[in-house]
Amino acid sequence: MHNKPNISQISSLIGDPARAKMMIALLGGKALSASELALEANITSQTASSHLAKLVKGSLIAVQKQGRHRYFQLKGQEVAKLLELLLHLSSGVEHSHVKTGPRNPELRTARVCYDHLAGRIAVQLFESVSSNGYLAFRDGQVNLTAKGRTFFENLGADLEQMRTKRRPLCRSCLDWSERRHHLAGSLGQWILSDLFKKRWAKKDPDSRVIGFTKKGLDQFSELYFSGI
Amino acid sequence: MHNKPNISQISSLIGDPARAKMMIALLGGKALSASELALEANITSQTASSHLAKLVKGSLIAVQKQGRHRYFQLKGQEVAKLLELLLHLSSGVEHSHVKTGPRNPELRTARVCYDHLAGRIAVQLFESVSSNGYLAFRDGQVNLTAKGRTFFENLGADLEQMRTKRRPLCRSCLDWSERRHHLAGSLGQWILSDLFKKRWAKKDPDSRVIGFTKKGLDQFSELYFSGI
DNA sequence: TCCAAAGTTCGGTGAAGATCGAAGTATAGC
DNA sequence: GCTATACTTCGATCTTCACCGAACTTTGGA
Repeated sequence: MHNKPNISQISSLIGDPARAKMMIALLGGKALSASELALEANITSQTASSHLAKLVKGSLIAVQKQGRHRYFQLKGQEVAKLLELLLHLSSGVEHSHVKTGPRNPELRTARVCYDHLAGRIAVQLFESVSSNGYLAFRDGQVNLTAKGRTFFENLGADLEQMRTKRRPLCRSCLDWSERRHHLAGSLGQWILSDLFKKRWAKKDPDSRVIGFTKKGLDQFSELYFSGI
Repeated sequence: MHNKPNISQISSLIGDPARAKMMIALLGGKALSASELALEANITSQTASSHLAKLVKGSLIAVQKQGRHRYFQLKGQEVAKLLELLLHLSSGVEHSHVKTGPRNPELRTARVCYDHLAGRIAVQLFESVSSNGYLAFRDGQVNLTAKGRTFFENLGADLEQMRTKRRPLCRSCLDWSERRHHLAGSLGQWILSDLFKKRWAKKDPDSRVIGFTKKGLDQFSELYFSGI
């Protein structure tokens, strides 16, 4: 295609203040959605869409589609290096390091993502039940194994009823604070509601933060993380 | 002054094609004059002047005034690093390494600079007569020593007559292909004319190239470089 | 089927800035 | 003094592009 993109083309991509803000927000390595990046740059989603298309075309960022979201991240380590160097040149040594993902540490730990659990704990959960052999993650598809079916049915999950819904039982969701997958789908929803039902945690009414009780977190870890 | 220059400001400086061409031309480390840079970028000198002012203000290049010329070079190694990285990102691995200074190798070796000798040989000459103790180079001023006066008068130079002219006897001139100094002034002029008089070299009528004869170069080296 | 949310495309506006002609300043050497 | 060269400044033009409103597409979930 563009066999010899001039260095001025690349530079002018970062040369726009809005695009620069987006790139810096992505410098943390976390994938961010289009609307989050629009918010970060203080522009409307239309403008952001145009900017993001240019950055993708210029191979500075990569996009990963997930449902109705599009998550963006920097394309490779060298782009990050370029940004670091520019930051260095900008302010002497002022590496103002980048608020990416949720600014709130509580949000990073555990939060609602639509109707399921997200954040550090959710990522840990996903990897735990995967390594336990409850989930099979292949080709972007997540499937419950026979072993996993038994496990969750013993916990009281009505898998048959979930299966009747159009919504998939298991789905992976890219976690934007951890940049790794967590579990979505009906089962993901059930796990979260089960958390509330057991009173291990409850949702903060004014935010998406999910606060675990001390005892609840212990039992949650015992239940899901013990087998690692 | 500009306490926090955004990275987009720096990037947009390189984001202009004309400025990018100039920067790349400077990547070789050699200082180039404003008009040479204008030629490199295929723009008029007015436009180049505007661009160069912006690059200087943005601390990407430094300027060194010399008579009616202004020589520019990259400001520091980090700017060069930035350009290298951009080049790398531009074309995969296409480090198209930069034609700086005279494209013609003969021009790099020896050429006319106004009325005196420039190029690799001229730089070598300057350093040779300096280390021989013929010239004293201090605070940007070049002066002929007593030893040097004897040396050149023995060669037939009429230093007294040169001193009567308004033009300084010795002056250093930044060599744009070697980025080091060579000798200008009346003495520099005399050396060149003496070269022609002795038939050690002659100027190509269609360019600024000075072509040494094989024998002439030997005798020139014997005369000026032997004491090193 | 219907709605809401995420994102894109299109069209028009407005501002930034690259470019050059013309005129002005500074320097070198006569 | 003069002339030529190197470079800058001013002014006008013209292109590019960021921005947003409005309408459209896609997806998720009831």
